[in-house]
Amino acid sequence: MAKVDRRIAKSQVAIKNAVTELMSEKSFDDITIQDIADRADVNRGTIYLHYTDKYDLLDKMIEEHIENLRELCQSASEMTFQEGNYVWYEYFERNYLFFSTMLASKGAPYFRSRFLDLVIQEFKAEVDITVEKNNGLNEVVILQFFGSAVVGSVEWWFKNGMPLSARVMAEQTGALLDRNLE
Amino acid sequence: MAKVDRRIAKSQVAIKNAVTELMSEKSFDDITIQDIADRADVNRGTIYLHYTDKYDLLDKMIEEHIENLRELCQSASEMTFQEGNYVWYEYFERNYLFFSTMLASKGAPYFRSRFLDLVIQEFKAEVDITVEKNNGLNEVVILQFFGSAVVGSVEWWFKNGMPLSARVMAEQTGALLDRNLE
DNA sequence: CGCAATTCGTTGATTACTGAACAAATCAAT
DNA sequence: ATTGATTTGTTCAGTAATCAACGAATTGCG
Repeated sequence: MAKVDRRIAKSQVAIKNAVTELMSEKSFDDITIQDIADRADVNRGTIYLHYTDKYDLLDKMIEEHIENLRELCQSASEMTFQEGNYVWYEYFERNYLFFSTMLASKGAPYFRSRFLDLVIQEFKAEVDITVEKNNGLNEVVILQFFGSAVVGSVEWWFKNGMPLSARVMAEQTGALLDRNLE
Repeated sequence: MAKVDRRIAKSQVAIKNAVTELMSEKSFDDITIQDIADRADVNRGTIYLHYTDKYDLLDKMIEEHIENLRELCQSASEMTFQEGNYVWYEYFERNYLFFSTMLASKGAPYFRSRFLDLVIQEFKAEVDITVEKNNGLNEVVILQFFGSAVVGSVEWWFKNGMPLSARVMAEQTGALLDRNLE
């Protein structure tokens, strides 16, 4: 990865953080480019240097997080579900504001489906569905079933103010997955 | 005040915060320009764009805080010592890391004297020392006496991890000043 | 509806910052 | 003292961000 100019990195971080903050305060539709520029302490034109409009900006934010989660799966491919889940939940905690506004608010339903797609995709790659316990069951059904379970659990966690620690969430949902898929 | 380019403002804030952070971790003498640049996430040359060397940088940081405190005195000139002190202590809290490293560590003894100078100067401007209670006492002695008292109290507060709230500190030291000077 | 006020997306000229390089100065440690 | 390594302060060409301005498109309100 050719290292990016630190001015670019800083501007983009500021802009993305601004969007996340603003989305936790009001609907995405009500956020103007000027709002984002003000919050990020960046000239309005700077935003257009990197993104075509606010939808493109939100898309890139989503894709970036999805990609990060995918890479976490790579490095966690040798772990149990309990261990691997913990890596995910740690990432959720680090990016608390983003995920909670994306999942717990009505703002961006697109993200949820994008997130579910990723989970199912990774399950398909990591798990040999056809074996053992699950003979006789349709693979597509299994994937959809447990994918929805994972996403729903994360959703519940954020919507309820993260009442359990990341560690506990990872252990419990991990145990359920290990029991059924491994 | 002609508004400064936001790039300048951001760079300088990052640089100053970096110095404050680093001073809380190691002696000022051990801090290199490169350290500051790394911590501030700024090119080394950018620092030289604004400051001649790290001593100039520290000086400007000190002067800026002294100047801010002086301006707070302006706006607090109609208040009692209790009220006015609270404005100061709020400022101390907001700039916790700077003041605690400047006062509670051995790093910058210069700041203490600069701080004391300011307090005495403001006392001289705000208080009619010669009146009432203090007839027969030398003005210079009174100023030095209560100036040292104020600075020493703040020093104690930071060195002991701010065991009392800003509100309480302001009320108590304010009461002592009101009783003696007003 | 019609009008005013925002917001948008883009432009051009200017400025600040970047990264890389350099010689000189300072430091460490034998 | 003589090395070798680090840090310093400066230079330069290139790039990103700035601010101000613009007409066009949207929005909101009377």
